Amino acid sequence: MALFDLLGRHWAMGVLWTLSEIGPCTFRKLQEDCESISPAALNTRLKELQAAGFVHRVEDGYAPTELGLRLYGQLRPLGDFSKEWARHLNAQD
Amino acid sequence: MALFDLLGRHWAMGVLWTLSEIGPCTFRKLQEDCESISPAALNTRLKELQAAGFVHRVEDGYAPTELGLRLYGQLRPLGDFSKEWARHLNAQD
DNA sequence: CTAAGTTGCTACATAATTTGTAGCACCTCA
DNA sequence: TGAGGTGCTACAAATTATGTAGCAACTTAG
Repeated sequence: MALFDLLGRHWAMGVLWTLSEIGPCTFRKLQEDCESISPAALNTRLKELQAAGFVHRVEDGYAPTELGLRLYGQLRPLGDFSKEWARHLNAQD
Repeated sequence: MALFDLLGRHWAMGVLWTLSEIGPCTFRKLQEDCESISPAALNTRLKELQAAGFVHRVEDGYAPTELGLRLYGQLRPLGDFSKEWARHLNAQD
C-alpha cells in the first residue's frame, strides 16, 4: 500500500501525530517535541507530508490539513493499543 | 510513542499487513508478496515483530499472533483511507 | 541411498537514509 | 542596530536497506 511507503518513513507518523496533538507550531518546536529528529529529516518529512496533502503551512508554521486530521483520527486508536501492548510486554517477563 | 518506532521502520506495517491478509506463510512467499524487500531486511523485521509479540513462528512459516491480529485490526481502516487519499491526490491535479 | 527441490537465513558490497552539529539568510521588534 | 526568533541548508559520520549469491537443513521421489 502506497500509504505505508509514506508513513513507514522514520518519524513520518510521529510528525503528523505531534502536529495534530499540539496543534499548529513552528519548525523548531516540532523539532523539540520529536526528540532527536534532525532538521534535515524533519524537513524531508514535512515536504513529503505536504505533497501528500496531510500538512500545510500556516501563519504560525505548520499545521495538519483537514485530510491530515482525518488520518490522525485513524491513527489515534494506536495510542490506546500501545498501552495494551506495553502491558502485554510486561506480562511476558 | 514506542509503537511508532517499531511500525515506522521500512516494511514493518507491510509485513504485518501481508501476513494478516494472506494468512500463515513461508519466509519466501512473504518475500514475494512484499515486492522487493531484501531477505536481510525481512529477517530483521520478523525478529522485531516477534520480539514485540505480533508475529510468531508456526509449522508453515510465520503467522500473526492474536495480538498481531488486533494490531492489524487497528491498521485496517487505513486501507479505506488510502483510497480516499488517492482520490484526493487525483483531484489536486 | 541419492539427487532434486524447498525451506530459513547469512554474507557482503553498494546504495540510500538519518543523525548531529554548525550556521546562513531572513524576519521582527525594540 | 542589534538581539532574538524563524525556516532551512551543508556535510561528514553512522545507520539501515538493497540486490545477488549461496549455504545448511530438511523433504520428497526415484
